[in-house]
Amino acid sequence: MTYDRFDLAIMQALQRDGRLSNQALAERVGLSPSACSRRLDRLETTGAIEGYSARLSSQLLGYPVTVMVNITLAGQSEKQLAEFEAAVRRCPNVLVCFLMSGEYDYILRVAARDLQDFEHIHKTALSSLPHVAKMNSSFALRKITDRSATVPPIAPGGL
Amino acid sequence: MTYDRFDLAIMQALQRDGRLSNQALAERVGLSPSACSRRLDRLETTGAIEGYSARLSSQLLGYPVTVMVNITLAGQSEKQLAEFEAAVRRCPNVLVCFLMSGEYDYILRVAARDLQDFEHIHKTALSSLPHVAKMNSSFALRKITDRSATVPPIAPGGL
DNA sequence: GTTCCAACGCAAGGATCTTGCGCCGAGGCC
DNA sequence: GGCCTCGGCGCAAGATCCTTGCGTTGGAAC
Repeated sequence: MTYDRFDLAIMQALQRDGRLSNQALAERVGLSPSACSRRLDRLETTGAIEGYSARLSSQLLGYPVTVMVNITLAGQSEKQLAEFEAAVRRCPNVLVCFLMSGEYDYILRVAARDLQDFEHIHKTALSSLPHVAKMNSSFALRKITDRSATVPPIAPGGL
Repeated sequence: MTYDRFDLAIMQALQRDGRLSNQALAERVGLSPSACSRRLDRLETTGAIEGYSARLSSQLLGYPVTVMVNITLAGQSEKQLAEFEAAVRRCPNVLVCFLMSGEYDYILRVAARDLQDFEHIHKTALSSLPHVAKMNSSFALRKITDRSATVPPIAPGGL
């Protein structure tokens, strides 16, 4: 599947404002509403657009503390990984989790109400995740940027 | 500002599907469309909902490689931090960046087309960011979960 | 008991979405 | 070169959806 400059413009616009009306979107990318609607359909069907999310304020929702937690398991059998990952998915405080190469097996981004809440999560949820052998936490002091993907550069006359 | 169970339900629903029509949203949370629309207005105005984003497939857009990069600067004066952060914000391959406590000053999440592309970013964009003294990269092997926030638990009869 | 106010639902006017249709232009094939 | 095919465009209309005004209601404060 290949994306021309209209597709890329649509995705870029919707990444910035996912609730743009089809009409406003069409105007912005330079298409008629019908053509724009059909392209959007196609982008969603093919999976280029996986979905849409509201960006919620962790601050205002009462989770101002962001912690990055590195975790190493006792063993790396696929069974142990799968059990750990299933448990992680069930924990609402874990916003992000990747299996990693390098010194630690996983990196997690955890949202907490305050330090005491994090201590509680640390003890209750994280340490008791299956097979955890080593943990290392760092606190986020300031958010610089936080996007979910990058759109390839749009060549002006492009394809 | 305080959020009752309707507000929380609205935010939860829109985090899952940010393009839900107001009507579908109203139905799901158990309100009339007008009441729902007014609450949504309020959530956006007060900042609880900061905006909406399409979730784009980094895979399909040609950036299948995710790398976590830890960076320490030569010094931590506010001026050095500000210059570094301004440069980071201008780099489209840097999806996420936090100023951190602990061993490293910053953690970055970088999207790359492939290993060669990352090497290029590493050399060209990252190493040449102002004041960088130490860098450490780990590759993501698998994404377990990737949300942007967590909604407080909704007490069934709650406020 | 009364008052007040925030928030609800209903209804309607206006905006918006989507599907059918005809058309155009690029590319493939004689 | 000429023709054919087909993907993709814009236009138009029926259906859907959003929002604002209005009357009402329920709970809290006095």
